[in-house]
Amino acid sequence: MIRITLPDGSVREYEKGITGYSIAESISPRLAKEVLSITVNGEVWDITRPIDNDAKIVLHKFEDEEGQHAFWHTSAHILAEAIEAIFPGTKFGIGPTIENGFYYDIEMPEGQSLSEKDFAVINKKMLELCQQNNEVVRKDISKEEALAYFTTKGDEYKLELISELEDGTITLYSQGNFTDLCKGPHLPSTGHIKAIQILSLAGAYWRGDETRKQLTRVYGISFPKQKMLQEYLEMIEEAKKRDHRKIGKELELFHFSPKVGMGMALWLPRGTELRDRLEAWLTAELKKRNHEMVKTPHIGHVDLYKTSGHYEKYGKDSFQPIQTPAEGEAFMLKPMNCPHHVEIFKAKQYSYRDLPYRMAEFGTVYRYEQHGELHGLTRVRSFTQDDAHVFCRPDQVKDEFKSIIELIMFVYKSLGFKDYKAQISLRDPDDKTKYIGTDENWEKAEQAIQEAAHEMGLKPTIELGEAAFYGPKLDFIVKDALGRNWQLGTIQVDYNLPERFELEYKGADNLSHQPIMLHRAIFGSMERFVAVLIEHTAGKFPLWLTPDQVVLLPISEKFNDYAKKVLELLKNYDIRGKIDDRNEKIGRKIRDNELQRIPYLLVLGEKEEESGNVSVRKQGEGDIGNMSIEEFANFINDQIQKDFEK
RNA sequence: GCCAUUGUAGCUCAGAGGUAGAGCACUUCCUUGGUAAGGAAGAGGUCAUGGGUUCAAUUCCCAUCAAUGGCUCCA
Repeated sequence: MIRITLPDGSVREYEKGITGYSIAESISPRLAKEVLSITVNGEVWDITRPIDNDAKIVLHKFEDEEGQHAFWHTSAHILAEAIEAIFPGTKFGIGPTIENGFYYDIEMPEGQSLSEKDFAVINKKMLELCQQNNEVVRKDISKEEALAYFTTKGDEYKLELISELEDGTITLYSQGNFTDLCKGPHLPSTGHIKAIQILSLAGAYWRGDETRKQLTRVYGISFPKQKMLQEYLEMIEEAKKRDHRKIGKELELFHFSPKVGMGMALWLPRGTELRDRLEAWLTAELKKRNHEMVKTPHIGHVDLYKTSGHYEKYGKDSFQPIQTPAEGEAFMLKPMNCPHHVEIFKAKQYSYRDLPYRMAEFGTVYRYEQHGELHGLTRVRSFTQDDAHVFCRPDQVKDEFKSIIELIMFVYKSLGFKDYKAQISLRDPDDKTKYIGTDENWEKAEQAIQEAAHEMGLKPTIELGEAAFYGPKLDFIVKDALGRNWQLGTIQVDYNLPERFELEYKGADNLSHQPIMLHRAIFGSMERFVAVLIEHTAGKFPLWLTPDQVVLLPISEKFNDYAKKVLELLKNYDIRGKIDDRNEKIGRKIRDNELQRIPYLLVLGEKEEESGNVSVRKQGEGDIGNMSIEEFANFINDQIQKDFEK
């Protein structure tokens, strides 16, 4: 008998050699039906693999990442099996799972290629293979046997992968007529997969190396229920509708012109309204939290970046320096704001009592992003960071961290991003040599970050070895309305710049000390944040932020004067809007303004003018009745209040 | 930067080796209309740019530029 410890701490005894499936069966038939993989002492296994020793286990369903992983991994094998059945001679690279689904890198037989026209037949074959409910069999073999198998098969990619594996046992997984090199885990049989579909094709280099052969990457997705696939496909459709590039054009927020240059957004008036309002709001919040606003130039002397170390690291991949005609000096478009802020800090002497010094700027920076990387507003060459640097003493790091976390959480909550994760990146404990700064300071900072995060109620994941060379960091990843993740905010500890720029303050001991610098951004960049906000809200911005809160629609020209009067009155209540006085019928005016996602439309005709009222329409809902102007104004301001409270 | 696909009016897109089309938007006129598209007329294009093939290229070929989807990168 062996002792199995369940996640709730309870212990059950089973025969030696019990499988995950049988354990699930002994708990409940329902669980047995849904269980996909099992974690045994921290390692994820197939549920058909016998357990021979005492173990702590966790059973995984499709709802868990580990369950999904097995599910999609097997799906990738099905994809390969289907492709091999339809295109014999296809060679296979790797077929891993990804955040949403899986892919397989393949090389089509000589002279053949895969196109979208082939999707239908492959999809059909995949479904057929699933319905056959073939058993997935795990087999341990020696390296020689594995090499022999794939040599016979003529799959040089698999051979390459195997040759790099350590000697010893290699695992193969087979289902139906397909056998693949794989460490698993997998589903017990293909019948769990009720819906499976190819999503797209792309080229990808073998092992991500551009000097090597380009393979065809086939992306797919699968689910245990047909309905889930339906929902997933609908989500993709919805995401397309919310694409910020599309909405940005429709709502006239921003524009790109190849004549200005790729990756450089032109902010149109309405987009500028939106962005200005965001900046003004955040500025007010920063001032409440004792930040000093600064402004710095868009270029900086090359020496500045030589001192900071960025020139050496990124110089050749940046926009190249601008030369002055007379003095022969070189200036760079600033790729970040920190060195400028450091120079502001250095402009005077500090006592320990002066710290922390919190300096903030909406600073526009320029980075030479690779051509193929540019994407709408989310990846551009010119962008404005909502940047701040806090210069503080070592004993202040934790409190400063906490107050930045508080601000970030406040900002996300205010803007309707209720779901976000935090991720802490620490040093690689096995290789401390690639980091600068003293061990003592690193330990203090890493501890301070973790304590600060926990004290603020965050449950951060920890990534070892992901820290920047100059310090540990905390990143915020927000989830939007469609469940997609966006990395926005970041807080980083930096020992590098204070050292390189020889920053100092006078301590109580009358000695010079080096301050610690915290870098942080909340939105990340205005460009990227506006893009995320557009996709999160589908262009229906919060009332306080939206460029026009209300548009007045006179029934005919006769009521234009009344509309002007109403608009003036609304302005007294800080409500902004405009009049649609086009020579169009009311139905047309409603339609056009609805499409512009104007939150409230006021229909103004004879009835309204006589009673001094407005007839109110809410975006997406329609007519919500008559109100006096004062009632409407209060209503709007209440709504704004509620936006912030929720 | 690499690979693939795409580039036709302000926008969305059709089209063909013989010199260009639709809808919306725009301008003017008619209409003054009560809760998601009123009517008519008009204007608007070096068919991304530069080469080549051809009697003839916007269409075929090559290069460049840009966009899109991936890959690699991201202070």
